Amino acid sequence: MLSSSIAASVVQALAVRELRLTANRRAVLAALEHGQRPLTTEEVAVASSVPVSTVYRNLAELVEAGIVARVAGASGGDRHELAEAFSEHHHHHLVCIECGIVTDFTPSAQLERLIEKEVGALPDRVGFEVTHHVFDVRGRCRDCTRT
Amino acid sequence: MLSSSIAASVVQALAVRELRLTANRRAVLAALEHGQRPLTTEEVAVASSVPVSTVYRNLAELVEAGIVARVAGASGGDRHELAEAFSEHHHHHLVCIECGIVTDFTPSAQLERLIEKEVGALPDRVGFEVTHHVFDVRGRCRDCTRT
DNA sequence: ATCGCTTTGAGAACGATTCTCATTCACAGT
DNA sequence: ACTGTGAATGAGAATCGTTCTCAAAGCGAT
Ligand SMILES: [Mn+2]
Ligand SMILES: [Mn+2]
Ligand SMILES: [Zn+2]
Ligand SMILES: [Zn+2]
Repeated sequence: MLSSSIAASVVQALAVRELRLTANRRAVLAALEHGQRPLTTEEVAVASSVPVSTVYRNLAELVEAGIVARVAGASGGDRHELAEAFSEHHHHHLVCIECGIVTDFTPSAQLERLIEKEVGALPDRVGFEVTHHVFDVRGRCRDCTRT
Repeated sequence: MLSSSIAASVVQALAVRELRLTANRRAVLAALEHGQRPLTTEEVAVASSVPVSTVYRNLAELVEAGIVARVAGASGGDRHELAEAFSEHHHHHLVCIECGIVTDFTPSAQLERLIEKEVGALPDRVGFEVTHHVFDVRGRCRDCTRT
């Protein structure tokens, strides 16, 4: 079940693109809201009971609308989570290069500030129009370490 | 043509895995050395005139041997560049979400230091064994901005 | 030259993602 | 409630990047 607090703002964001909040999209978003990690398309399909082709289409639209964020996993397909405006605060990821699992991680405020500052200078410096930054840490998760 | 300075250390790194520096591998590495951006597998195949299946196999082996680094692009296949030990210093990437092009970018030493410090604390903090970090900036490149 | 191992390359196989299109649905009038 | 219009759906085909297969060729040591 998609929490109603989110639903309100989601409807708005969808409306801009003339998209509707259908039962399928509700189910997809609910899956992302309740999954505690970024999910693969397949995982979303299973968790939401929405046909795969529709999940692909919907996730693409939701990403386009800024409601869902694509997270680059280690392999085996992209993962997805609710965009920051619709869920948690800003955060980054620990990506396990062994099992592919992605978990959240929040760096210090100091690091974020410095990143913001540095990234903010890019447009003037090299003419690159920044939409966001990705700061992922890659390695082996606790589980994959003890083997 | 692969510069001889690199060739020396490459041979060593290959030897560890009992791999040889063949003409094909030379061509693949030369393509990466002279391309000024991370290249897709297809681009490497074209630039090196090595058959696609061999390029895939070789790139995988070279990545495994730590000679080549895989760079996550925006879409349309992974990209590759010479690993830092065999080319430039440590750096990061500007990824264009429109055309997929990836260009290098070096943040301030201060930012790198802070990242190192923060990343270095992760093993003790959450049991995550770090191999490396990814700090990519995403957005639109200069070319894709003026449209 | 010969042996034992690595490498090669064309194509088949595969898995993830996108496309197609006939059908169904949602919402805004009326 | 009824209707019209465009959005959404879903099953399967098509596509695309990548991996696999295997017979032929290459390399280095003896
Ligand atoms: Mn996350
Ligand atoms: Mn680079
Ligand atoms: Zn793991
Ligand atoms: Zn671009």
